[in-house]
Parts: sequence; structure tokens; C-alpha cells
Amino acid sequence: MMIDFKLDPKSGVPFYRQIIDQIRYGVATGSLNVGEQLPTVRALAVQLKVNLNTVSKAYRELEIQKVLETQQGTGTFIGSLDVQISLEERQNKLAGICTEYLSIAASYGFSIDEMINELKQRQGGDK
Amino acid sequence: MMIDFKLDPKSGVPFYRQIIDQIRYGVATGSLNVGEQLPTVRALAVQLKVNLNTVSKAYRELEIQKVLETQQGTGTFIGSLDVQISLEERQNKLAGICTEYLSIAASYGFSIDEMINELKQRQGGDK
Amino acid sequence: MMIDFKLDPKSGVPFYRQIIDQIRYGVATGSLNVGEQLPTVRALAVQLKVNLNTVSKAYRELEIQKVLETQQGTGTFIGSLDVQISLEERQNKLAGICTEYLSIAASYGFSIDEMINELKQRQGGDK
Amino acid sequence: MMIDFKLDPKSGVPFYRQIIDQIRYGVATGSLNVGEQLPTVRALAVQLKVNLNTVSKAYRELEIQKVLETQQGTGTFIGSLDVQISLEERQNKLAGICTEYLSIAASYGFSIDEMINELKQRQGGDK
DNA sequence: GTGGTCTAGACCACT
DNA sequence: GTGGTCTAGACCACA
Repeated sequence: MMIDFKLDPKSGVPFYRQIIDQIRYGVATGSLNVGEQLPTVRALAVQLKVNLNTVSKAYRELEIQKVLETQQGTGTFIGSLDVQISLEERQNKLAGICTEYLSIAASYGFSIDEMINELKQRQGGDK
Repeated sequence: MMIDFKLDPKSGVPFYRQIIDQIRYGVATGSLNVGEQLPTVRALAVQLKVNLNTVSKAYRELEIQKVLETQQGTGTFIGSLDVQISLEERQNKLAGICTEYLSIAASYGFSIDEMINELKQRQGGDK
Repeated sequence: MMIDFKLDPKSGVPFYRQIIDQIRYGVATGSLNVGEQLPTVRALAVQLKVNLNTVSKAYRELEIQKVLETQQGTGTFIGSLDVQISLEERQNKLAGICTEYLSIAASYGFSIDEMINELKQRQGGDK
Repeated sequence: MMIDFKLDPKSGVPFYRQIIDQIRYGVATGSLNVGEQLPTVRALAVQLKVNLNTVSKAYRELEIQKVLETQQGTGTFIGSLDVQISLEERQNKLAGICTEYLSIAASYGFSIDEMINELKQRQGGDK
């Protein structure tokens, strides 16, 4: 299944980062499966109306992370995820993300309770 | 009460942004009170070992946002926060932070439940 | 349509403020339209013979005020002004300007009538 | 008759300038008459809760403009205004003030008409 | 190419 | 002493 890529210029998040996140999200949720082929760099660049280098940078970074595999002359594919991260690593990653966002929220005066409530409201409507 | 400013050069967050966040946090948590004087730009610059302009930039941005008030030749002070952000604005801000947090976490395959659990574990032990 | 930027070093008004005012004026009068790209910071700096940082400072302040939007690596653009200042804010701004104008004029012994007359003489011949 | 000095820290106008303007205004409106004695620098500084140098600077500048006269050991007085400015000079001064404020107003998108209307509303309630 | 951040150091205005 | 502005020049991140 293809991804319906969408870029938000106002988010402040760099385009290449948004592309990375959406591909990772696709893999995590099963929209993209092992071995599946991705759009060519050129095709995706045209579709998203961004520079070729921007898509290229996103693919390159995902390759480094072993999420994608490039076959010269054939295309780019979702990697075989035998490169699973360990449970501990996984927990550390989550902790890191939480810490960062808590500190940002705190700087605007939000409490942990408020953040949890906000998240709970989204538990239902999530795809 | 003074703030114990700390800069993390490795975080990738610009220095002036870190200063802004720490002051906002101080105001939000009550460490800094209305009318209180902040360190002089020069003093803080020396303390943090950054350039005067960097501190100045942070103070200036907070002044535009009505968080600080400066009086040339006198100093910089916590503003009279009658210019509180509206409840609606506040809610939008929180929603924005949560959305970004969610999308990044999701791209690594974490569920909302996992994220809420991670946050709940911090409700007690927060400084 | 481009702006014919001009800086007056003798005015006492900081350079970055003059740049801000001219852009605001351009937006207000329709010389600059939504989405239009502004000169690059470097180009404008060269044109005005000021430092890059000076232009940057002006652009940044206008970005905070939602007058401009910048996209790293792409350029700086006139923002979508759905964030129009409210009518009330606008009226307050005008009142503030008038009050200052009045108090200065009055301190030199001019009456309101004289000031109104002076302004009326300019209603026709304004560019 | 004494002046009821008032300083507004938020106006952005320097304190010494506010003092100058209020004295000039007093002279222009007849609240202060030729030969009348002003508060001592020290007294006014205490009254306004500002630094001695600030009042001192204001008096000094008014002396230069011949609005005040200082008699060593006696005090500061309203000068004998035989130093009247010519009609032409007066007109030029007014024109200068008008030009400056028009340009500021214009940068916020206000028209001359709006400024005139705003001024007209104050014709009645002026002391 | 674009904008963003930072430094070192200067000079000015205000209190 | 305070904050404000500006320069010259460097390096980084993004498209």
C-alpha cells in the first residue's frame, strides 16, 4: 500500500524530516511492508513539489538506519527488518522522546497531567 | 528567586532558545515573579560563557512576546503578565506540542498507550 | 512588485527598524502581496550596504509578528495575513501614535487645529 | 503654577525626554510662566523616582534651548522667552513633526484621513 | 543557493 | 552601570 505523503511547511519541521517520519510511520503501522518498493526519488520529489536533494536526503538517512535498501538500477525498497532494535533500546528511545517533549511543554507551563489528558482524548480517534 | 541557567551545547537547540525556554519555564512555575529583575545581559553572558548578543537576542524575543519588559539603562524585568495568553491559545499550543510528540513517537512504532504509560511513570517523581 | 528600500543613517532610527517599517508599509499599501518573495537577506544586505545580521534581525522580527514567513533554504515570503490585527488593536495603535504626536507637538506650543491643518494640506499631494 | 509630572515607563520614550516635553508643554500652555522657579534637580528626581542624572540631563538640554535659566546657588527658572523662534522656523518644525508621524502611521497602514479623524475627536476634550 | 546561529568587538543612548 | 545597535566574519542546516 502506498503512502499519502503530506508536507506541512508551517510546522517548522524540515521537509526531509517529515518524509522520514512518514515512511517510518508507514513501516510501523504496516502500511508499508518488507520488500515493498518506494517511489523513485524523482517521482516523490515531483509529487511533493520539493527539491530532489530533499527526498534524496530522506532516503539516504533511512538507508543508514537500515529501514530502506537501495538496489542499484532497480529502486528503493523497505528493508528486511531483521535489524530489530532490542527491547531495552526501544524503551530508552521512548524515554528520550518523552523527556524532550515534557521539557518543551513545561516551558510553556503545562503539567504532565494536562499532557496525559490531551493524549487520552486521542486514543479513540486514532487510525 | 534566581534561575540556575544551564546550556547544553549538544542538544542541537540554539543557545538563545534554551535561554528563552528556561525563562519561560521559570515564569510558568513561579520561580520568577512579576517585576523581578533578571541578570544583566552581560552578567548572564559571562555566566553562560556565551556572547552578549546571544543573551540579548533571547531577552529581546521575550520582550516582544510581552514576557519581559526592559528599561534602557535600568535593566530587564519580568513583565506584568496581564497580557496572559488566552485559554484558547494555550489549548492550541498544547495540541500542537502533543501532535508533534505523537507523530514522532508513532514513526518509531510506539502506541499512544505506551506514551501515556511512560508519562504516568513520571507524575510522581518529577522535580 | 519590489520595494525600493532606502535607509537614512541620519534619522536616528535603527536600520533594522527602517527595514521593518518599509516592509510593513509595502504590505499595508499593497506593494507587497501575500506569498511574494522578499530579497534574500544577503542580497538586501548588499543592496543597503549593511550587515547581513541587520537584515536578518528585521526579517526575524516580522516573522514573529506573522508578517513574514520564512522557509529555511528557500527564502522569505509575505505571510498569509489571515492573522490580521483586530480592528480594536488597530484603533489602539492609531490612538497611541496620535497621542505621542500630539504631546510632542503640544510641547512646542502647537495647537490641535494647527496640526490638523498641516495634515489637511497633505491630503492631496501624497504619493 | 506647578506641573504634575508623570512618567510612563512603557511608552518607550526616555525619561529625560518625557521631562523635557512636559516642561515645554507647561511653558507653551502657560502653566509655567517666565521667571517661575522649577523644583531642584534633587527634589524632582525624588518625586519622579528616577536617577539624579536623568533630571539633570533634561534641565541641561532645556538650558541649551534657552527655555530654562540656571542661577548658581539659587535655582532653575523659566527663561525670558525673548528668544522667540521665527514664524518660518515654527512652521518648519511643525512640518517636520507631521512628516515623521505620518510616515510612522503609514507604515501601519493608516491613511491621513484616519489620522485627521482621530485628532478631531480630541479637539473637544483638550484642556 | 537559502536562512539561522554565534562570536568578538565596537560604539551609542539612557539611568 | 544598564540595554541597543552594528559590523565582519565564521560555521551550520536545509532545499
